[in-house]
Amino acid sequence: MQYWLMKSEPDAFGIDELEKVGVEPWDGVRNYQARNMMRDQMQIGDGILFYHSNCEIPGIVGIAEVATTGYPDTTALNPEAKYYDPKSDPENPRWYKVDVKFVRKLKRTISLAELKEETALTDMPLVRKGNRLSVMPVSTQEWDHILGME
DNA sequence: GCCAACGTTGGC
DNA sequence: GCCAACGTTGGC
Repeated sequence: MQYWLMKSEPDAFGIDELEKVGVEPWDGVRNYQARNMMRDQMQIGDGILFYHSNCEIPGIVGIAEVATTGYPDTTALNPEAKYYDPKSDPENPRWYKVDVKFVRKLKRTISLAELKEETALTDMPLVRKGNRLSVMPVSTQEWDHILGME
């Protein structure tokens, strides 16, 4: 059992959409570090902090959980798809995804600004300058600390 | 909209 | 294998 944080732009897919659909394939990730975590490490039932990026108040807005282990992201093979990758080979898929299941919304947004002020969280890649990872591991201590701020 | 930081690409 | 150029992310 592991914890994760996953970023999404609410304009593209936010916590409200996830609540509506219940389960959503987390496709379109085109970053090797993030892919490796989804393909190799994520287990069904792992907890996810759902983070809104690129919006008015960036921050953690909800909780989800991993609903499948990693499987090939076939949007990479579809020339019509937004995240089509001509270099991905159907025989040896380059990109992977997991399905993500809605658990609950937080009572309030825990903003990035607040998270940055927490000395307990300074090791999180999220609060470091220039970090661009869209999927990152969260320690049990960090998970508990963050939910304690709700 | 700006721009710093970063990952990826491709020439050499 | 280096590294400059480029595209993207994402906070502000």
